[in-house]
Amino acid sequence: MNTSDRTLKLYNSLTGKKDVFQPLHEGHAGMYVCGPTVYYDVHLGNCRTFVSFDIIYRYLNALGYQVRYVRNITDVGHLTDDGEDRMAKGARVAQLEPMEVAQKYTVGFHDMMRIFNTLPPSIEPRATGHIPEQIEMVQDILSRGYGYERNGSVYFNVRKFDRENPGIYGQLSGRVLDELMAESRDNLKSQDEKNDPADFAIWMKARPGDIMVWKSPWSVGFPGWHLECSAMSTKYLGQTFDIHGGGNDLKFPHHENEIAQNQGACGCAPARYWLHTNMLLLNGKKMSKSDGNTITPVELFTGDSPFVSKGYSPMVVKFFMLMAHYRSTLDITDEALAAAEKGYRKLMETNRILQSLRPADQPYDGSESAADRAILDGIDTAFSGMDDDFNTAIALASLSELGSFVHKIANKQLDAGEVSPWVLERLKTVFNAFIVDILALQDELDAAGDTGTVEGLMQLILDIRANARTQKDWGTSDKIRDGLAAVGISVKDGKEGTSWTKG
RNA sequence: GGUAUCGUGGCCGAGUGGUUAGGCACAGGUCUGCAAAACCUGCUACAGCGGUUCGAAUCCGCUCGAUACCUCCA
Repeated sequence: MNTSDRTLKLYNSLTGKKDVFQPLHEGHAGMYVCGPTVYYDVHLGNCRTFVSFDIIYRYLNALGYQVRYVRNITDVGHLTDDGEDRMAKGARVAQLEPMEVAQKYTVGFHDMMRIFNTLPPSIEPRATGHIPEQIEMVQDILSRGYGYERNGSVYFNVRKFDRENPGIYGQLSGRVLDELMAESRDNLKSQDEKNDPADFAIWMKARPGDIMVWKSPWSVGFPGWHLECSAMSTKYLGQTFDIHGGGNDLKFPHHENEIAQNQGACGCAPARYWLHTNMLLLNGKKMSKSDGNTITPVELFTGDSPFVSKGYSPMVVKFFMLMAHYRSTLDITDEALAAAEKGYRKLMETNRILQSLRPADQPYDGSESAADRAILDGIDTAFSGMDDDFNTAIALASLSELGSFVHKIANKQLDAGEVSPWVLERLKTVFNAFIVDILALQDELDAAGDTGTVEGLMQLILDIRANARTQKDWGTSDKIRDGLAAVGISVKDGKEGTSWTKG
């Protein structure tokens, strides 16, 4: 597809409305997404965010953009409430080297992303691998007068930045600096070093016992949490780039501070479009480890949790996520997942049937039937949905409507001649493109492995049953069907022979 | 307390000034040796109260409720 064929609109948190996407460089798109902090197993909410951005990445690709997708790994600089580095804390608890902790959970994170069938980003930079770049950015900020040093730590001067660049700080999160100050908590250790409570650290001097430390012109220490994204997005995407994404909860302070840092360092705005995904809820509440209202991806897959009656496969969970728009909160409930499971399986089966359909032999007379038009409309709706801020719910709804045509053709309820061969071909192509390339829903029946053997066995069994049926030997026929049902395979007798599905 | 977002039918969840979202569930029907699936039909809503408008679920105000953020967060 050519990038100019369609108008893509995306909801920009910066402007608070849907903006038409106009890339900085024709045909190219640069996207930075805040990645995980690798101090613990990936959280389900992370999965939703990264699945959402994977769809965005894939759709930009499908539209013909050459996309550079950068998603970082945060392996330093994240302070916990008591001021200790998250990585170091994880290491102390597990008696591991910090980098061992980072490696372990990075691998776990990658495995989970693969399970959800997401594409790896183009570049996946680590914070610890970009200490010089971060130090350089601190220097840039200092030289432009927006930072100050206190006892070896360097702070960003929010008040001064706001005074000299009015309207920037707070624009993304809709905050007013004065109110922030009034409400600001005072529980950070370094608070007394700051000129102003709204200021934040861009370089922290190490305290005794800190193990993840580097030399800098100011002290032996470590970079502030917000700094890595500013430094790495600049390095790989340039000072100004197209899209910046992340979870809604990063809007403030992280993204707000990130913008301030970039502006402070180069005097220019970083991303032009800011995209934020919404939270995943469990039974109406935000997931939280402390009050027990949480479920891990693995628990969800295995069903080993009081919140679900059974396990739901990764693709069912992904389908469930895609049924909602990425900017809406999504509530995980057992009933909703069960509904998603049925919907997912039906969609997969529909695609299998569709791909095996052969166009009618009749010559095309050039006319466009009502069915042709309806199918073409449905295809257009699916794309329009994606063009409208990546509305996967609309895309899935269109696929569902298109699916009924597939079954009608397969069941001969719609005369094959009613659908022009080229329309059927287009439907096959688009349907598959949506499922495989854009929404990236794997057919778990295919992915189960060893399908060759199973196919062969099923072929044989169904042949025997077909013979029994032609002889009206219903006893044998039903015995086979019931036996297969007992191992989870359902047999369906159609006009064109018998098909089967698992599960 | 401040800020933001949201409140849609039995459930989930799109839409956002005038026309069917979709899925799941449910009820009838068609097809079928029976069944399942599929297809058809039905059920059918926009928290409450005011206002703007020829017309509002959609815009505005208030009330109630929910969720999130307010320097740990995807």
